[in-house]
Amino acid sequence: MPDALNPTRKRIIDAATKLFYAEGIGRVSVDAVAEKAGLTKRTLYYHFQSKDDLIAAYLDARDQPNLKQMAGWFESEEGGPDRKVQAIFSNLARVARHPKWKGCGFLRTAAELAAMPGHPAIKVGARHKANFESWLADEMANRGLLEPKTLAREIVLLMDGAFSTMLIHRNADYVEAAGHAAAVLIRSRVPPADAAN
Amino acid sequence: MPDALNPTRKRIIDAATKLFYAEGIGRVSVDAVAEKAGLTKRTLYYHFQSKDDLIAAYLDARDQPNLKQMAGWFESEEGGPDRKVQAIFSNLARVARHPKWKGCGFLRTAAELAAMPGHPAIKVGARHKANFESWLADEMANRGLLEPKTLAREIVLLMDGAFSTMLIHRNADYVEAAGHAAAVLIRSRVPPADAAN
DNA sequence: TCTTGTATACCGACTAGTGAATGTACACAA
DNA sequence: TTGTGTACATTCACTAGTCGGTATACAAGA
Repeated sequence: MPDALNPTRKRIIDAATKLFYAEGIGRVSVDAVAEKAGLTKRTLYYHFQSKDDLIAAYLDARDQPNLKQMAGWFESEEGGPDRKVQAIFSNLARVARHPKWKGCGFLRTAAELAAMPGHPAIKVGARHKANFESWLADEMANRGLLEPKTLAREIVLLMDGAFSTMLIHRNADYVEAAGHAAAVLIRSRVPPADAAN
Repeated sequence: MPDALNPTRKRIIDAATKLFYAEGIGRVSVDAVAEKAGLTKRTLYYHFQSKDDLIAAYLDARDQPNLKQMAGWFESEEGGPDRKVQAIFSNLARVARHPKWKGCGFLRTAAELAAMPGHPAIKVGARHKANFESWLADEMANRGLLEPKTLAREIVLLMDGAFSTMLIHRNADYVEAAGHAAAVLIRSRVPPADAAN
């Protein structure tokens, strides 16, 4: 049983990532992933139990890099939390304009697997989204904003809405509009200044 | 060439609607749709040029009923626009709790076809979403709210975010949270009372 | 006789997954 | 140094079935 850090396993996941994200999990055959990885399907099935297992592994491998990218955009922006969050949306709008952008891999996979709510890949996606929401809530709380959990959830809703809307309209204005709304909601949670101090 | 109101064509679309929504367009074969409609695949191909054509027809048939349902929920609720919009979200949360609920058919189809941005079904979906946004903007404007178009777009973003998030977490709390945020954004657009009148 | 609609039967390509054999690296013994 | 056992890793060839789409025939109504 090869471990999670096995280099061949990694090569397969890299190939799967490119193909699944570009074409969608249902439109990519296991043969195609194996060929992209430069090995045979039988070898792929040595490293993964099934296609479903491979799909879950593909999303699991995206979890941390994705969170790091969001956090990087947040931290790189100067200013208050409203500007920092809006910077995430602006960066998303920028990358979403690229023709290779095909939405959020987690959400698209959940949409493709909507008929199988217990699918392991959906659980991985749910955990990723929960991680992001939790990170966001912590950032909001650390900056003293009111109702940090509610606020984080609202931002998540706007962001996932931006992903979906962008996918159907292919118009990045929706992403910017979501960022603006998020900034407004954040500013509404700035605690009143205490003149006594 | 059969017309759009042809009863056989309607039977096929009804069958396609049930299957495509329940399983996803990629997981349903043309054979399965034909069988559900009680006819052969060859007959289906007499009425529709291709599976892609059938997918677009399926979404097109959902456009008006979907808008009418939203408008019905909006109109049935007593109170101001904030309460009326929140009622849409509450009704969505209610139906989304049903195990047969599988998200928004338009968004799910767009996610499945993300690799084909020009696909006719995506254009149909984009038009439907634009229709909804436009209706919402009119309702907001008719009630004298400020920035009705921006407001409508923000509500749409929250709603599509609710659809996506619900699909991955299967937790209707997200839909209610989106409804609450929408109500807050609406109230922030109530024009200041003019004491002089 | 021409048009509309339906059915049977089929095509070639592709699908996820597997059986059986082969190759390879390394440990350990002679 | 050489031989051998073993577990890991990989390949080829295959199964059994599904896919979207079509060639052909036929039946009924105008």
